[in-house]
Amino acid sequence: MPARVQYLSASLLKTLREAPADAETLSHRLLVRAGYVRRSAAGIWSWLPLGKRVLDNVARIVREEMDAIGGQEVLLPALLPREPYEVSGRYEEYGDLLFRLRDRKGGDYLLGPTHEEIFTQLVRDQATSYKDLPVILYQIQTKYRDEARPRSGILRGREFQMKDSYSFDTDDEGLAGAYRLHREAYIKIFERLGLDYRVVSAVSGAMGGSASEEFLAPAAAGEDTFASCPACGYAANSEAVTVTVPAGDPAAHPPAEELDTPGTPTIETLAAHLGVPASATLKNLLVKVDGEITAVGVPGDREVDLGKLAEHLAPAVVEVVTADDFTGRPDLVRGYIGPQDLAGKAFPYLADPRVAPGTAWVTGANKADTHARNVVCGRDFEVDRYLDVVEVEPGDPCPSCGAGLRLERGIEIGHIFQLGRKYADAFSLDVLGREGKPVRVTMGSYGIGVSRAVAALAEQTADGQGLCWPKEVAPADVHVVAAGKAVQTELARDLAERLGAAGVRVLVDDRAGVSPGVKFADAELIGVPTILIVGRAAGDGRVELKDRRTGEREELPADEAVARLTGA
RNA sequence: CGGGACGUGGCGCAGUUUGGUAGCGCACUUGACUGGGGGUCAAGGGGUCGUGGGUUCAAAUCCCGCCGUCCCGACCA
Repeated sequence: MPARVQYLSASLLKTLREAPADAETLSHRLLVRAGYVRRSAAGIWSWLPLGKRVLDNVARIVREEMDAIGGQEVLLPALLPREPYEVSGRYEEYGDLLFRLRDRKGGDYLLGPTHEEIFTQLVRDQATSYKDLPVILYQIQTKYRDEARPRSGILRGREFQMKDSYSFDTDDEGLAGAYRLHREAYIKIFERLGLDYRVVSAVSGAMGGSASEEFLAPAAAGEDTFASCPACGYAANSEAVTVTVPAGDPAAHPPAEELDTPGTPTIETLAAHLGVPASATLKNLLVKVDGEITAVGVPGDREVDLGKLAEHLAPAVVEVVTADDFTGRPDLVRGYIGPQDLAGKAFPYLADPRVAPGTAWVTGANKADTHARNVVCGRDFEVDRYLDVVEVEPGDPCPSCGAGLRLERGIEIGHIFQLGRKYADAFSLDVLGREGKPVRVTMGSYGIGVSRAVAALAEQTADGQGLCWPKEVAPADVHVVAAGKAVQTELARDLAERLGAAGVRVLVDDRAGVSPGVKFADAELIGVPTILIVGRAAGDGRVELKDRRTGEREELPADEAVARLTGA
């Protein structure tokens, strides 16, 4: 346990007037300037005394709430053998994201990016009967990911602190229960941390499994975009927003007709030529899926997200077509491609859900300088497969109530997953069931970015003066400032000791020869919730209390200040 | 991985165009003064100019290679 009273005159702390030139995000600048962290290498950070305290406070809260749902804390190695990740396929899948290393005998090792494999093995070795389950295991540990681009200070590091937990159950209800427990625990944790956060639906991605939600802390520096509905409360990661468009009546539209549209190979030129909005046109992007020319139809005002497309079609390889692909294909008229009535079908047709049956479009007529209008989905062309491949935009309809969605940026501070049996299958994780037969175990995995939460808090709570920590995570409860004179320093130290003895965590700025202005500015930069100033009224035994957040200050007798701060 | 920028004391920067004694502010040390909002004066300490090679009488400066760092994008429980 750290000393209750920390004397600045005797500590390593050094604040910087200027932030490093390469620090751009708010939390990065302030945490460095206030002396909480220091960069060692790209995405690799040292935690200095103040930062370590905040990090520990976050970890403590996480630990308490994990224990409260019956989680059992363990600590697995961060240095891991290759073999388990070979079994799960992630040794390949993770690619360059893995820190790989070799021991003196030439054996392959890696630094753990996440621990599903190791926990699965652990439970396989330890649990033999259904009576051993359910179980929730967790650890707070350093993780390693060789990010292509570490950035934003400790928001995205290559080495970072994470709480990861794993649930093991014999049936789906059990898994749902463990998931619910985690969800509730996470809500308590983020409430206690004093973070503003949202729970949003997420895509499962490479983790596999079904249900998955993210906890996002809204912040300008956030790297995730999420959509929320002001009307019904729906919220989802922008990648997970689904689009539903009601089918219309194909017969309600006049027959399709061709239009002479010279020199209009792009949506812009076409929309301008016809005087229709881009959203009324149907854009048909050609890609190669495993080498086969495939068209993707989206409204003309939308962009196809190739990454999303590739994700949907994985493991197929998706490539953009090049000029060469058009040679020998007179049926593919560049700039005038349409999905309708292609004898023998020139290509498979994928489309965004907005291209719903019964909707009418202006689109290419598969002839140079010619488009067609009133081309109706389900009448004039068919969609082979619907995929959500366009970026969500503000105002898009909420999938649950239809109102316009809002888009915001957020920092991913937690993610909960119902993994199901992916890893249990890979490792043959069974326990004996009631009937004496093996039952395959089902798993969940749940993460909280502990060090990232520190940055998210800094990001959300800082103001023009500096950091401004919520009570439970602050590196101290009270920051005592001795304005300078010997009597003031003496009284400040005395008060700090009295507070410390009563269990209050105190930082006391008793540095000699430092002007009051510097001390005030440092106190605000460091961001402890309450500042106790021992200044010009010290001779009369009076001090000032200042609230860091509101800036409100009050002069009162020193004894009264101590009584108030100790709750006596 | 693609695009861009940068590397000069702990931090922020100038000097590079046009090669010629490495500078400024902050921070640091000592002394005096000052003492409620990032003080004053005086005297100091600290830098293989990222790194390796080349050109040259002479390289922070010019040329080539490498390393590192940051930003945008791609990527990403």
